Amino acid sequence: MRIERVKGTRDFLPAEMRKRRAIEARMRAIAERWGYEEIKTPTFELAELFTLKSGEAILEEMYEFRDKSGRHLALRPELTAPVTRLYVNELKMAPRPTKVYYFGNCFRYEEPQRARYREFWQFGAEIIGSDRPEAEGEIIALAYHILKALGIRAELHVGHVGLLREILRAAAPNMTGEHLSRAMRLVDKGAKEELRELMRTSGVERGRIEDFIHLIESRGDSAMAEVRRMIAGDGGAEERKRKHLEQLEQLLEILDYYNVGYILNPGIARGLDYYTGMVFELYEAGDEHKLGAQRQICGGGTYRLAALFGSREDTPSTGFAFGFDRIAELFQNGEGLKEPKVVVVPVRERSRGDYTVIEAAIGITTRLREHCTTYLDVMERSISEQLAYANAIQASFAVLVGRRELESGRVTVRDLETGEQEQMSVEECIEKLRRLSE
RNA sequence: GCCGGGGUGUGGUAGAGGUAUCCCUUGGGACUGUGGAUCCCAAGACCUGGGUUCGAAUCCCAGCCCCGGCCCCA
Repeated sequence: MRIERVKGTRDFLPAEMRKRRAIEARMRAIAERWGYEEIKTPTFELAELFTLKSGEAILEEMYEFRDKSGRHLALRPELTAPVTRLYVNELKMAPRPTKVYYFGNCFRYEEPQRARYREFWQFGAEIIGSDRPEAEGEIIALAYHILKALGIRAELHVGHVGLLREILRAAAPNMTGEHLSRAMRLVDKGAKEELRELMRTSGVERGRIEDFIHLIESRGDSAMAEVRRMIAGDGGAEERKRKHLEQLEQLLEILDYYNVGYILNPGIARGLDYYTGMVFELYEAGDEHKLGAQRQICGGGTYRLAALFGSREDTPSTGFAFGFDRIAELFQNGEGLKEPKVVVVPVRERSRGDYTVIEAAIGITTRLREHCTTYLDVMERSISEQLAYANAIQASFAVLVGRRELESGRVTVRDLETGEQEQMSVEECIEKLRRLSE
């Protein structure tokens, strides 16, 4: 009976791993340069951590289970909650702002489709302890720079849930908190008809409903005009709205300073009440749609979760998470990452059982391995079989070592792409191949 | 949870009721240092389970998995 891979999971072959490692390394390098430090949390947590954050309904979409002593656990479906928990448990004494990044696998029980798997990876960063526009701007700029360094073109949409919530509240003064959250969820989903219906039944007048729909559909400069229009003249609420607007304007200015191109999108929302400020999303740019229906490659925002997990103070945070697998699909530069391979080919005389050729070959191989990936025959193969193997693993060079070479004190270096070969001393050979891998 | 299209050696394929084609791969052998070959031999597959049929890779049903989409997306 053959054992199959579990639905929605993947095996990664060497070529894919090489690519993923390279992407990960670049992400890490940039995050470190920006002053973020890596943390890691467990693969499973108490299920409560996630239901507290997202509601009971997500149990449906999690891998949740009881362990042998009856603890209710879940494989983590995302990393923001664990990171916040870690902060509350371990890092509250750390100097503010606390800047961390993470990379790990997450699990969701959903139907797999293009760019969506049941085990997937997230790379993210958080600034804990600030929700100032400077922090929000830095987080967006960091995400933007990482994508840029990877050569991935993306479209950045920036919104502000705090502001949107205030505008909605002012437009619908009768709405209960419960209904307000539901309305924000509908904005997030883009379910406009349902939103109209909800606002209507909450007693919001028709003109205000359409104004609000118009606002969340607007983009860019006209969106800013819409926002300004809806701020004006609402008595007590106006003050709160102004504060949010001011924050948003400062954030956008900072993005300009970072030279980050964005589209203002007031319709980005979150259905969860602890999102308080900026929200942003990055989408695959262009019309190619490599990711199919899953265009989003990054999401982030400003939130206050710490109190929910038992912190005395309601620490503000801002952060983002990349869908690592989607980025890997968009990342083009896979071929350029391949390290050149060299194969050392000992040429044995069949009639002679002597090992002097092997000794020389091992010597050269050991020295070459200080500079590049080097293979040496371990199957006592003939020269043609060894060259066939070199070809099969796509090696760049073969270094032939046999009696003749030993006698002349030189080796034969064969370029496997052109078929040209030349004789040179061991020193020259090492020098040539060393330059190759730099 | 729902809808559509699929599943043939490791991978890629042909095959539309009569016991599976080709490429590649793998193992063994021949070939005394250029054959990234060549030659010979061998190995390896119809997703699983039922049904129809004298006979099923092929037709029917169910399941599993893959691809795409819906829903959802913390």
